[in-house]
Amino acid sequence: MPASKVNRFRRRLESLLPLSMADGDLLDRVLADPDLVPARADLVSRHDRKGGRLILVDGFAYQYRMLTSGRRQITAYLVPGDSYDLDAARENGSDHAVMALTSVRSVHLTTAEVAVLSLDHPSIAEGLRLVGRIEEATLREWLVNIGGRPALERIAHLFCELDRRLHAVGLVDQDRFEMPITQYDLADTAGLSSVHVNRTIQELRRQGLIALTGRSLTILDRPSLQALADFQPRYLRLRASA
Amino acid sequence: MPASKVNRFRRRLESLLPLSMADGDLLDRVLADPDLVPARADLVSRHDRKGGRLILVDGFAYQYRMLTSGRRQITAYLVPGDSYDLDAARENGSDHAVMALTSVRSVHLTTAEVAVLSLDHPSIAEGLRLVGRIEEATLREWLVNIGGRPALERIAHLFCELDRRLHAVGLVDQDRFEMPITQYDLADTAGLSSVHVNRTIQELRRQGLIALTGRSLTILDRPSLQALADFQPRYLRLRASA
DNA sequence: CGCACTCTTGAAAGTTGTCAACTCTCGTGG
DNA sequence: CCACGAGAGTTGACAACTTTCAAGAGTGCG
Repeated sequence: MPASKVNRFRRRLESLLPLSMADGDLLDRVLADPDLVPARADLVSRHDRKGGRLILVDGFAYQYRMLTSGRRQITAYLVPGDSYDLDAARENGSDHAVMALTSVRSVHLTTAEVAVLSLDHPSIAEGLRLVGRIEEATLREWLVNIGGRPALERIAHLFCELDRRLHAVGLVDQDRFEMPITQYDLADTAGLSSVHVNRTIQELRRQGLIALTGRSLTILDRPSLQALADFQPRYLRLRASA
Repeated sequence: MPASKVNRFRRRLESLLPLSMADGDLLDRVLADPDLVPARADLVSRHDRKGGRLILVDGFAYQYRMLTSGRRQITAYLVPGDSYDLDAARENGSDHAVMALTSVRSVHLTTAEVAVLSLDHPSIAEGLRLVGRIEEATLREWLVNIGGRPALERIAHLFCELDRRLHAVGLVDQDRFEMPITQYDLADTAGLSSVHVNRTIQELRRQGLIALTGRSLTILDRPSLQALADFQPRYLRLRASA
């Protein structure tokens, strides 16, 4: 943990609204000592005595739901700087779970801790509400994506979204970012089979839009990829989006 | 407008939390004089100088999004007693629209009016937050439905949800309710073609689960239909659900 | 080195979409 | 009162998309 380590959650909130120095310092303190959680661990039910509220400092996670058919549907990704269920307005019925995709560093908060944070710091409270609204808009966007677009566009849209979200927290370097999401995960995200995801990715490669090797995705032609996906990033409410 | 006409929005909120007599009376007053809007009219952009916030008194509407491909994706239905965007925490980026499915009676409110309502009446504010959380849970449920279930289960799930929601506001009579949603609408809801929706409905009929003639849907075998759809109504947070 | 996981590929089957036509219902106008 | 026309539902044949099954290749870690 280098001293220069940025606080991505603070960075995330500051990309949405201005925070006072005091607010920022507080966030730095809250995130000073995250838990280390291994890949494939259940992030929420594992800590649900604390209410399941968390901030992801490092690593990837996803929110999902198991169907009785055995199918898994991923309903959201959490990337560094994202939070889960911090909007105090929510009373989580826990009809879904959150799992670490990679090993993860995360801060787990109780409902009471979030409440105190919000009461004393209106800007932070406002930021958490904003984050909640963005999550909801993203959920709607995924519904439109899965319901309305064929496989190629669907996967392309997902990559466009990850690109912009990771870019916003400084995790995109030269159109290239680490994406530790397997094709099986992508399949359960997009409502496709993993075989078809594989073929779809190959088609994206063949069209010269992306390069994907191991865990590293490179956007080779962002304009074309975004055009193919009909990607309009407004829903992410980024300040300076490309 | 008979004197016995129930206020379905009040009924909806009271199904979620207790309201004082004063709160209830206020809601009756707010809803006393709804606008009449014809079918196929745009409910939100038409009134968007008022911020697009509304309460549906009578009739059906839907929230949707047009893709550049020309496809329409419906992302939510509004039934009598439902509201749209009343949760004051939201700042609607209006990346979607709301259209009347039938002729509709609706009350349109400004952001300021909602704010006053909420400030003076904490229970109502809490109710609006709850409604917002339920809408979000429903959105997630639709994502799981479309992403994870084949056509037959998908349509069945949609019917199960409509049944319970309409039941909650007193619009189900003897397992039968009016459902003015065309097969074209269902197609754009479920991410299917209208032809396939038609064949799927015929299969549901063949299995003896539903009867659907004109605008009237009868649930012939609710347990089997819910089992087929893997329908778990918890997300709707109904008091007394069957 | 070997196991576990992931990625890739081929062939066949299943699901869903497209196209086109026909029927039905219902409200309007003649 | 009946004809007409628009919107909605239905059907068949075919095409396209996507899944399933099965097997092999690549990769990284203990």
